[in-house]
Amino acid sequence: MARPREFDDSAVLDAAMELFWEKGYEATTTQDLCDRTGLGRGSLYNAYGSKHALYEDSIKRYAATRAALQLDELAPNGGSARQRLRDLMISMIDLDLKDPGRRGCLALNAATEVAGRTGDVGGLVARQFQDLEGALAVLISIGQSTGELRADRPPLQVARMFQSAYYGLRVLAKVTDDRQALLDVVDGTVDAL
Amino acid sequence: MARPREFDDSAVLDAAMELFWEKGYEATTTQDLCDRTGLGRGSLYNAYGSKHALYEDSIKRYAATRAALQLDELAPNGGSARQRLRDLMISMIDLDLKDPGRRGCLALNAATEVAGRTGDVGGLVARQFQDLEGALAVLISIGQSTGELRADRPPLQVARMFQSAYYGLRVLAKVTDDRQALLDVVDGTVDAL
DNA sequence: CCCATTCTGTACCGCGCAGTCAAAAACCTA
DNA sequence: TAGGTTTTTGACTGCGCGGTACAGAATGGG
Repeated sequence: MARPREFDDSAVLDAAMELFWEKGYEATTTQDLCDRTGLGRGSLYNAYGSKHALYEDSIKRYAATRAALQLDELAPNGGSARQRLRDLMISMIDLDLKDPGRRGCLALNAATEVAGRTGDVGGLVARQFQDLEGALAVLISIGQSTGELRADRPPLQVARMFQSAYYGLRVLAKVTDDRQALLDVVDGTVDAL
Repeated sequence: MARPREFDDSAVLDAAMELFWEKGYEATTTQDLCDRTGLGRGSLYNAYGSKHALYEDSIKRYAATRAALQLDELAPNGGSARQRLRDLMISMIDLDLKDPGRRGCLALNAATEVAGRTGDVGGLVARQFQDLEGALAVLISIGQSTGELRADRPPLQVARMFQSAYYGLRVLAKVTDDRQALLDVVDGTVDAL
């Protein structure tokens, strides 16, 4: 019962997310956000409250889109677990090396930049990490039960070691162009499953 | 043949390094730097040129002190390679979880915050990463030759997968207090050596 | 058809930012 | 002790920051 919004919330969040993804929280200015979203300052603040709130919304958006897509790709589908895990890493190498801005993973970036300093961000990121851990554990558990993977260790432990190698991979991809080095990580890790 | 400096260069760099370590580059202000180092603005700029130059110097200082110490601990000494690698991870878990500021690893933080944007930082960090990779490869190579470690893969590949898991561990430690989850990473990784 | 309500655009705010500068102080050489 | 050189001090600058205020535009219910 009043004037309706002229913008699409999802599109604005996507734009903000991309920006924070590229530049990080501190280096992104509110003017940048206005430019990229196309909103005026008034609209932006009316709708989202503050730069930090918009940052948190962007992280949630990231989880709901990009991260969710990744989890889907890990969902068991009867195929080879080992191959799925390998594909996950390989596709990330391709993505990271192709990206000139070397944005990496927004959740990982948020973890290192903001961790702890501002209450909620740490929690949001931790939840994303746990979601990945869970999806990995399910996939690995199945792989173990079919005899495809070594079954002498708890699936959760294996999931955690894989997840760690995966995040490390994305850190390394931030500063190197050496594809072979990154592929070694994949081979070494997948071999250990 | 002029007025000598009143401050100790190493101490100033240590102070600046600690600050960048705690807050990251963008969130650290020049006033913060003056406060922590005890230098006036003029002295700081006279000696180091700019905030960014001081940041690079801080990263070099980190490499020359903290990182170098870590490399020493990995230097072969006849003991168990597996144990050394495990100890490295465990001691980092203890360090990270004990640190209320959750600073993590300065080089890793720099990699995710600044990567690429500013020419030299990426290079400095990449060099540190390579130094660790090298030290790990040497240790693993020896472990393989003594029969302590699996010898069916190139040492460099194993080193790279370990390094990746190690950096991933430090990312995870930024946002979780779950020691068991981190220990699982250690166990899973060391088991794969 | 009006009015309460919400959204939009923009001018504006105070602050703190990175960086500069000139003058005074401290030192070394001779 | 005088001169040349560097460091120190701290006031200063211009700018861009995150956030606010408010006037007008757009809407829908009564």
